Amino acid sequence: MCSYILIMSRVKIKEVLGLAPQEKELTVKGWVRTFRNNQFIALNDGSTNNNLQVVADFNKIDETILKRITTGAAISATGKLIESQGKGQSVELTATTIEILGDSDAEKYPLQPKKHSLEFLREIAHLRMRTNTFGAVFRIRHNLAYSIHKFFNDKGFVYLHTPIITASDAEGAGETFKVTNFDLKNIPKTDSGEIDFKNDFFGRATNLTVSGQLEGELGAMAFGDVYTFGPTFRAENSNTTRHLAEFWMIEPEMAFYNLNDNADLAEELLQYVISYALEHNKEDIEFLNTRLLDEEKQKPQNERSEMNLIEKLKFCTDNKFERRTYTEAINILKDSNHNKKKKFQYLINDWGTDLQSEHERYLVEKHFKKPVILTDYPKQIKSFYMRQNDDGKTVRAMDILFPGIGEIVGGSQREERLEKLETRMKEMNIPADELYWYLDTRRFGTCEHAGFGLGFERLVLFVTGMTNIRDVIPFPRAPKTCEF
RNA sequence: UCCUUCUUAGCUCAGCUGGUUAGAGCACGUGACUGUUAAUCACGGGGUCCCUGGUUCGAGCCCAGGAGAAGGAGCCA
Repeated sequence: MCSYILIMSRVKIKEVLGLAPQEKELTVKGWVRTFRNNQFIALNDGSTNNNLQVVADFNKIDETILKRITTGAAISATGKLIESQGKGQSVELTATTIEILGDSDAEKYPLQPKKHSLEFLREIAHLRMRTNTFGAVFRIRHNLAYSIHKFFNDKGFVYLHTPIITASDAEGAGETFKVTNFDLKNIPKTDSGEIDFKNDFFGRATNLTVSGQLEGELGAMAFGDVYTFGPTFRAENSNTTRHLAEFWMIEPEMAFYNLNDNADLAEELLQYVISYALEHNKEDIEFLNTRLLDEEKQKPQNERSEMNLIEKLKFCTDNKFERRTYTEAINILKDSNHNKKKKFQYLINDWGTDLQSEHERYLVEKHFKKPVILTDYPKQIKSFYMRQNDDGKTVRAMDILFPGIGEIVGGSQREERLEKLETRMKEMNIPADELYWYLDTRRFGTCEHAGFGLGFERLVLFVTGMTNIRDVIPFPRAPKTCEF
């Protein structure tokens, strides 16, 4: 009974804005964005980026209440929804009662009714979600996460929870954060002076996961199609706009898939989730689109982008991604005028070296002007588990490169042949005995399979048009950054 | 970790060749106005010029070291 009254007593602003003017009184609750002219409250409750205009009659409402309607204050307003008597909105709420739920000292509240820099808002990440920009970003982030689960669920994938704490650092995907419950001031040592992990919580050295892939492969060998979607940790000292120490990653792993099937799935997934956001976050994306256009006006003509955010997203969902091999990419780059005029900082000379980000950007942003899937990289620059091609030089790897983001997906067809895998592990000094459980999949019912990792924040970057990855995760973790 | 740039009011920034009491817009406070759209108008308060040391008669400005931030590079998702 109680919850019924609660539902009746408060309507979310997203819903109110869709209602027709009516006699019945409504109650809304939210936070004050601005209070103009001692009578117009722009009220936001987070359900939508749009504010509801609450009109307070300053002749009828107590002056002590009016004084407390400040930017950031939480209020409850009750009154009739009427056709707006001013321009700028279709309906407004004429408040008969206004209750202050939580005061906000205007002199101390950092958010002002004005434009703030993203750098400043990053410093107050606990409050920045109350702004239009971050409200839009995090509602989009939510729908992207939801649509990823929906995509895989509809296809019959099993959502597998791979461990956060692992004992293997075998993949070599990066520096790890150590996990221990040792007293750091008094770490037990063995007779030979080494750290005595036998006495640690797990009885061995452990760290936070850098990837759920190896465990994902075990699941694929049971369920056929699985995916993970969880946090990942890398202790790299990376200070860039596209790296985090804690980030979320989606890692599907499919039995009986070859590399082409893998690329098909990745492309379908990306197009699906972008379309989903375009449909379900229409207003938020339009807001960010306008924001970016305003920002572009500050730039000189030649630095402005050819497509706006919405055009870029639609272009991505409506066109097939370009698929090329690493070797073809090298040839394109080698023959490019850019290379001949020596405009690359790193000139393209030999086959076999990894592409620099300037090369990837050239391919995606200048040459093809669309997402590019590069496959069949030299084996010496890729991981041990990737399937070796018959040429003896390349592996069945794939990277998906996005404009402005770079590598958004990295994946491969996995080496399913035990002997080939063991040989490669020996060459790359990967301890096979520690990974006996991984190799067991090749011993018992091995089969062709493939998978990839999709960086969730990089996807959110692309869809929101933001440029710094620290602005698309609520509370970013990066070197020297662990506030909140 | 490397390279470049930056750090002045709550925020965004200006500050001349090193020269007296460091400025603007916005925000905030007070008052006026009352159908506003980041309301408007008037008045007002507000400074560890990032820190430490040095050069100088004199440093926000020059020099050295340090801290933090932004962008780029590497590592990668």
